[in-house]
Amino acid sequence: MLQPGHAVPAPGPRVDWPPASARTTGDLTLARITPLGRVDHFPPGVTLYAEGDAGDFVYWVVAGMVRTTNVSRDGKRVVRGFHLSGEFFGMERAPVHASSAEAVSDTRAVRCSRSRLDALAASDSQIANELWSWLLRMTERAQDLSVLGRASATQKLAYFLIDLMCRVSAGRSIELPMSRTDIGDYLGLSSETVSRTFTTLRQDGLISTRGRYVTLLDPGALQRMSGGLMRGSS
Amino acid sequence: MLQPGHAVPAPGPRVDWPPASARTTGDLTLARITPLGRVDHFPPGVTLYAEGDAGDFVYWVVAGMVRTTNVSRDGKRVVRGFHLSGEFFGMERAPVHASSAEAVSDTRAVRCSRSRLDALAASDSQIANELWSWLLRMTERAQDLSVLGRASATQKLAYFLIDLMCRVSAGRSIELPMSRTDIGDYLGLSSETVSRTFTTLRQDGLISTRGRYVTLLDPGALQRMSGGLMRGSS
DNA sequence: CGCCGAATTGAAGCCAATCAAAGGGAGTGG
DNA sequence: CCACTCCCTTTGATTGGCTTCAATTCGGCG
Repeated sequence: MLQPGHAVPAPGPRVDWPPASARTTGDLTLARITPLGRVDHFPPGVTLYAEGDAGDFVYWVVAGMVRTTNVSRDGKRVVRGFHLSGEFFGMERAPVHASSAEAVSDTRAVRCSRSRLDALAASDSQIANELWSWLLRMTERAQDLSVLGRASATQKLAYFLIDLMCRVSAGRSIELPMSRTDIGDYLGLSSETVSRTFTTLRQDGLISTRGRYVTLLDPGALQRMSGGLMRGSS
Repeated sequence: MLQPGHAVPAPGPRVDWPPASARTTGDLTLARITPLGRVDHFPPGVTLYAEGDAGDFVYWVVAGMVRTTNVSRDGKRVVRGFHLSGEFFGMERAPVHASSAEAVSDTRAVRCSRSRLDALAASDSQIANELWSWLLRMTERAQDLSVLGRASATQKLAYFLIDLMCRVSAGRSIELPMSRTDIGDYLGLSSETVSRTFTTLRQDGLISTRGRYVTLLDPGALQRMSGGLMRGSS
C-alpha cells in the first residue's frame, strides 16, 4: 500500500476528525460496508492477491487476520503489516498491487472495487472519514516502524505486542496466529531472535505464553520498554 | 482543506493527480502560497519551533534546509526529516508540535496559520492537491525508511544520497549542509559509521567529495545498492 | 599561528544474524 | 491409543557489522 516514492517523514496532518468513535475500530463503518460485497472465506495460507497482480480492489477483514508482504530485490521477505478484524487494506496508488496479501488464520473478508468505494465515500462522509483515518494511521505506524528500526530486539517486540493489544482491544491476552518468521519479517529480526526475545520477556515476568496465546502481564513496562513510541492509538 | 464531508480527493491513495508538475517541486504552489505570509530568515542552528510548543502553523521552505527532530524517551535524538527548498513541514495532528524544527543552513521560510491554510485549500484545489500529495509522499517515505531499517549502513547511505539527489534535482552534485551526526540520526547510524561509509563509497569510486559537496559518480549503482527502494520518482 | 568543533581513522565490545541441532505439538496412519 | 512425521519453535555456538570509546587529522576563524 502506498508504496512508491519517498516523502519527508514529518509529522502527520493534524485533523481532529474523524471522530474518536470512527477511529477506534471501524465496526460501524464495517457494518455499512459489508453489504457492498460478498464475504469470502480464506483458509490459512491462501493468497488473496499477489504482488504484481492487476487489481483495483480494497478489502475489509471481517474475521481472522491477513498479512501483506513484499519481496525485496535481494530476495528477502518483508511483512508490511498484519490486518485484523475491522481493518482494511489493499488500497494502493497504482492499479497493480505492490504487495501480496495472504490469510494468516481462517479469514473472512469483503472485497470492494475502487469505483464502488469512491461512490460510497462520496455519499457517506463517515466512510470518507474512515478512509482518511486509515491513511493517517498507516502513516503513523510506518513512522513508528522507521524509528523502531534503530531499536533493540526487545524494544521491537514490546512495541509489537503493545500495538497488537491495542488493536484487538480484548484485554491483555492476545492470539498470535502468525509464525515467528512472520513477526521477524515484520520487525526486521530473524525468527530465532524473536523466539529468544519471547523467552527473555517470559523469564522477566513481563509476559506469559500458552500455545498461540500471549498474556501481557505488565503492559506498562512493555510500553515504557518500547521506547515511548505509540503516538498513534496506543 | 481536508474536510470531512467531501474533501477526500479521490478517496484514498490511488490518485493519479496531482499533476506531475505539482508533484515535482511545488514551485507553482509555492508561488501562490508565498504571499500568504512574511518570508522569515533563519540563520543556521536557529530553532523555528520546539517539541511541545503550541503552534498552529505550517511552514514552507523558500531557500535553505530545515531538519525536524525528536528526542526519544531514552534521550537519543531522531532526525525525522530534512526539508528542502520548495517543501513544507510542520503540519501535525495535534496543535502541539511533536517535533522540533531547526534551520540547518541559512534558511528562508514562510509561516502560515492553519486557519489560513484551510481557507486557501478550500478555494484553491491545486493547493489541496499539493497537501494531499504531501501526505502521500510522507507515508511513502516513512514506509521506505521502515524497510530501510533492516538494511546495511551502505544501503542506507546510498538511499539517502539518491533520495536527496532526486529532490534537489540539480544534477549529480549535491550539497550536504547537515553534519554526519544529523545524517546518522536520520538513518539510524552513528556518525562514525556514516563517515566510514562515505569513505568506502569514495574508495569504490561511487562518489567523490569536495568540502560540503558530494558528487554521485554512479547513481545507478547507488540506486541498485539501496536495495531497490525508491519506488517513486527516483 | 593557534584554537575549536567536526570529520576521520583505529581498536575493542556487543548485539543480532547465521549456522546447526534439539525439543514440542498437531496431524496422520497403524 | 500410540508411534511416526513434519514443521515450527527453542536453544546453542559462532560470525559479522555496527557502536562505542579513543586518538588523530582536517577546516574554518579569530
